[in-house]
Amino acid sequence: MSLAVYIMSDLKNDIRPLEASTMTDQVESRLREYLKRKSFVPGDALPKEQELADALGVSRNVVREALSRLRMLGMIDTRKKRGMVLTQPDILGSLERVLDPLILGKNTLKDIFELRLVLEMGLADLIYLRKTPEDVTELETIVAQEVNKQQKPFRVEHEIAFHGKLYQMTGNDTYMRFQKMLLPVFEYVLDYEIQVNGQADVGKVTHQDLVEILKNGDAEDFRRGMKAHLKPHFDRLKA
Amino acid sequence: MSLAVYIMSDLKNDIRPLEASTMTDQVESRLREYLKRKSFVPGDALPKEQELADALGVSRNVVREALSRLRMLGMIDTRKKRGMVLTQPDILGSLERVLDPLILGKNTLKDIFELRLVLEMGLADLIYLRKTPEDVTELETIVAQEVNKQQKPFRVEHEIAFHGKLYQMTGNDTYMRFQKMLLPVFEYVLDYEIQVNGQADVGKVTHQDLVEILKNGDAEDFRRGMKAHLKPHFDRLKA
DNA sequence: TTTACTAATATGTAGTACATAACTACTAAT
DNA sequence: ATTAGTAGTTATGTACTACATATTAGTAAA
Repeated sequence: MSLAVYIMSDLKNDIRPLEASTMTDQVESRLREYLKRKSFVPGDALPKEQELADALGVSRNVVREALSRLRMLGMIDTRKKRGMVLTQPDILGSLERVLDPLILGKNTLKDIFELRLVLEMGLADLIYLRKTPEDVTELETIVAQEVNKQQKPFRVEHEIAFHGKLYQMTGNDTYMRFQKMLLPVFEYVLDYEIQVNGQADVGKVTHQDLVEILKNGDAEDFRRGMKAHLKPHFDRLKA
Repeated sequence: MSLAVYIMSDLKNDIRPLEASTMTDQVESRLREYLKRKSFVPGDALPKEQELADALGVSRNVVREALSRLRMLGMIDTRKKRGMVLTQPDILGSLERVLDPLILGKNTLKDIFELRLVLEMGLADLIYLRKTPEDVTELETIVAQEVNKQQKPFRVEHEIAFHGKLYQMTGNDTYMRFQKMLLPVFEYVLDYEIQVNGQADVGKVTHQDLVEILKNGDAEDFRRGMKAHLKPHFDRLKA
């Protein structure tokens, strides 16, 4: 019996069950293809639901389910009577929906944790390309407020404030939003690790030090500083 | 008249039209909330559509549209008769759907271009944490095949092969897939830039050089090398 | 030209109906 | 005891109909 179970689960990994694509899936794909081929620009009106249904040879129901998906992704916008119009999809909006620590698998969580470290390490070049004196001043203000507030809730708050400002300094909105989305996942993994391994360590290089580097050092110095700042996290990966 | 138009567009920025959330939107949100609160684990069966519809006080149609969205995101899996089961969402699957250079705005494309550069620069630490001699050997093979193939199609192919292998060496699947998804966008922006500014430059540090660094240098050396390798792209950002 | 009213219509939602895949339980056969 | 076959059950997938409502377009009035 246990052998049978083993074979079962083994099979499941080797050949995964083929997903019978439903009409809705196909219609979604067709619509996407159609939008691309017709090279619609944002604002253009799409055919009405019934016309699409007729053209595709399916019920309006199916078309609506497919459209509902595209609408969720922000690819189309529907207003009564006027029809649907193509819009700029919000690429991160869809990510936001699934990036919930509670429903993500352990492996994915770990991957995302690492991904954020990578993003943090790659920050330097963009920052040095675009930082302004005002940015640095603002960072100093943030750091100044950190003193004497090492307790848990404040700690996290300041982490977010400081690193959030760094992302903002890159001048890259997508990057900034992406990083901020990753934060809850990051925290989640961190909390978990702390629970298992004891207290969270802090790198030798502080926020204060990083600001100093920003004022006097170059991009490479900053990256080295960031590496040291994140060292406890990198060390965790080795284990 | 032009004043009216101005006021209009000004208004649109100040107070954006409140999106009348449809039943489907609300149901989607409720379902998501429900899944979280009940802390379902992958494999658990969900109530049947009609039950959900009754409980929510809406038609099965609405429930199905909402479920269709979650299904697209890979959050649930439906099989006839058995009902629906919660599954691990594929966080990148949804991104893949909207990451089409043709429908993304110019700003977003630029953001993604930069994001990829950032990711490439952050590669070093993970690689040095996990690279094996076999990986390096494989990279050498890839580089060896590059000689005398500088024409366009081959060039791109080898870029993908080389950098793809680097991502793989990080041992981070999410990272790898993410990078690969960004590739088409990257290429698109590149092609566009080339069309405007003339030929694409190549950094002084070649793939060959990077492999050498992998063999003899440390993570910092590698990052410096990568920076030099990507220099033309970073220079473009300055302009 | 602007405002007010009217008609037309595409979407949003509800409801019914049914084919089919997939599960269960049972029986028969090896 | 396992496999194979059979029949019954049922939840999903799909189609069709119907209608309320928001929004547009057209028309009349100021």
